[in-house]
Amino acid sequence: MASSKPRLRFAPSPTGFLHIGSLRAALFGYLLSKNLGADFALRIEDTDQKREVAGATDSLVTILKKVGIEFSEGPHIGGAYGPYIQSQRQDIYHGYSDQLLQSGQAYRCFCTEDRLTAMREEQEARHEAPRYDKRCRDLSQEEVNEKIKAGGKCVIRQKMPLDGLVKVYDELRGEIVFNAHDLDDQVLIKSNGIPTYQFANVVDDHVMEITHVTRGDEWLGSFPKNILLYQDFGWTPPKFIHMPLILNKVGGGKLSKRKGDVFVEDYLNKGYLVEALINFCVLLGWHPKSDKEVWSMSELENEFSIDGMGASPAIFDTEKLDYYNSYYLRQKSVAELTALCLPYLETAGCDINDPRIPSFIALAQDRLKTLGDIVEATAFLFALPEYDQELLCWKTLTKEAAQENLARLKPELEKVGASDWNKDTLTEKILGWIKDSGGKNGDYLWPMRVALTGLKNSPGPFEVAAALGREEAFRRLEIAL
RNA sequence: GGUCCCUUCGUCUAGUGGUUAGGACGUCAGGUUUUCAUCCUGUUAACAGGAGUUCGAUUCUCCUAGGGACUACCA
Repeated sequence: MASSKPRLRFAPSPTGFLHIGSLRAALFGYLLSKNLGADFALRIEDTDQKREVAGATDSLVTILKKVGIEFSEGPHIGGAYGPYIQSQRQDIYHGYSDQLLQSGQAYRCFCTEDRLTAMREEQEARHEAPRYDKRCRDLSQEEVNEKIKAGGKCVIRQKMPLDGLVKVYDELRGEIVFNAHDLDDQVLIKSNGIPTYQFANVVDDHVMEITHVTRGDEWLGSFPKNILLYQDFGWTPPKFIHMPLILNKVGGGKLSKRKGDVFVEDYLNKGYLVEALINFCVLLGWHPKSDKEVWSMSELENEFSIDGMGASPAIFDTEKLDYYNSYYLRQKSVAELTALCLPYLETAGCDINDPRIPSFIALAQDRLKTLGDIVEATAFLFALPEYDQELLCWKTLTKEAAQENLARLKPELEKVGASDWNKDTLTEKILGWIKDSGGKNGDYLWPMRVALTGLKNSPGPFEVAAALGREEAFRRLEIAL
């Protein structure tokens, strides 16, 4: 089974939607695996049944696929290192925890939750670091047997060294030194027999022959304990890359639900494009060798490398995401954009069988921030909004003059037949006429545009006229007159 | 409280023992045969503070400050 290939994994908990932070973890793992020519496995860490959400694994796979992150192994496709769901690997963990118990590097702890809670409170009251007091650490085998016989529930704890230094190495930060004295005898196996993340994660990474662990910065504190576990087993640890956290823009702290949208699904639903999300997220903590700012997934697959990764946390500021999104929106063909916009128009109650929709979309294309904006951006095309007559007046133009100008414009528009009713012809004819008659563009074009759109700001009069169609354009002109 | 991590324009970041400290978003201004948007051009703005090492520190070291994470039989 031994592979010479580097191996990476993405190991989420199935607790619901895909968090932006998880997306970035998955993305960096995926891109790094491409860069290293590595296998990339999906592993589901469902060791906390309290937090588990039904169907979360399937939706995780679906959304990751949607954003372009694919795996070479996982619960959905199998692989040589399965099963890929931790709840199906209980035997493996128990084998290893037994080994630790026998070698004396772990011990059974029978302390009740009440005692633990009370102990912690006392420690906090004394401004001490809350830590397990190691009461069960040196129980004799007889004592242990007795307690088990008496029906005592127990957890298995990792035995930390009592003193000395624990040196660990993070690929992004270099060596980090901890005092063994500060390390808690953490729980490896819970009293229900299920391993904690700290144990299952280390065992699986080893058994699955993971060579590079990418995980969030929040694990830095347990890093020495993880390394100690590798040492207890005599295993060579993989390389660790602790990615900096993504922070809230307002109020600070780790990107959290309470402070705004944090799920990939939220952004997709609002009409952010996958391309924009990926491009934006990858630049949070990674920088290419050049100053190129626009990156497609396939370009990233070729260019991404650990050299460009930083260690400082980044604030999640969607202003730049908006920029990327409108940029990618503008790159779409009208047909593509129309297909993307249709669901939004439909839920807004627009007639999606209207044949003019692609031309409506085209008019709105370069003023969209998200796909969801399409509804508002095209509303005036589906139905003429009510507007104040004063709006028809351009600068110093009086109401009467505006009306007169429109009246003079109308016969000129009428000269353009249905077959020539397009933006270019209209532009050419009307602009030519205004010039020949010695008028000013604004005096005619502004009232015309307002008559057609009912809006202070909108696309130009000729493109709107063309998009609306000849009949509707005249209908709106009559209303203005 | 303890441990650990981080610190360059408002934001994401590049960068070097000697640079006009670069790019992008944003801002502001101007232009693009009417408005808005797009587009173009320009503008704005940063090395957290202190000490040390050095001929010279934004860059190396230490301290302080600020921010962040962890401190569960959650991950």
